[in-house]
Amino acid sequence: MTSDFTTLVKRALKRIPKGKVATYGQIAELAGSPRGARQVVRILHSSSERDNLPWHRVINSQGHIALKRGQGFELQQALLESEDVFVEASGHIDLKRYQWRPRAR
DNA sequence: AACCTGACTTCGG
DNA sequence: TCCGAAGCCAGGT
Repeated sequence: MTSDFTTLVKRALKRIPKGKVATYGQIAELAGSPRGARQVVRILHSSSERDNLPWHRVINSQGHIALKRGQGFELQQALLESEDVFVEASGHIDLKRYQWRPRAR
């Protein structure tokens, strides 16, 4: 079956509900590799458009948008707010309120 | 096959 | 609390 890390990451990403966010590490963990956060980044770069992945719902463990101003930050912020996720001017997002808590299944 | 790189994470000073 | 260094792992060169 298709259970390689990359596939699992894509699946995890697609499970993130609208209006919620997840951290890179969280996605990696769901895909079975707790330390694979960097791979998640790689996958987003290589397949976010092709596979329609909700890349904007992924932020770093600090609860911040990982992109820099002028390099996607504004776009991600806009996409999130269009889903009713409040993003502070600093790029911080309240994880307590918006982090996706997937249920084990 | 070795080496480099990255939208990360964690730990120590 | 802030900053830098080290650890991590898969895909591209």
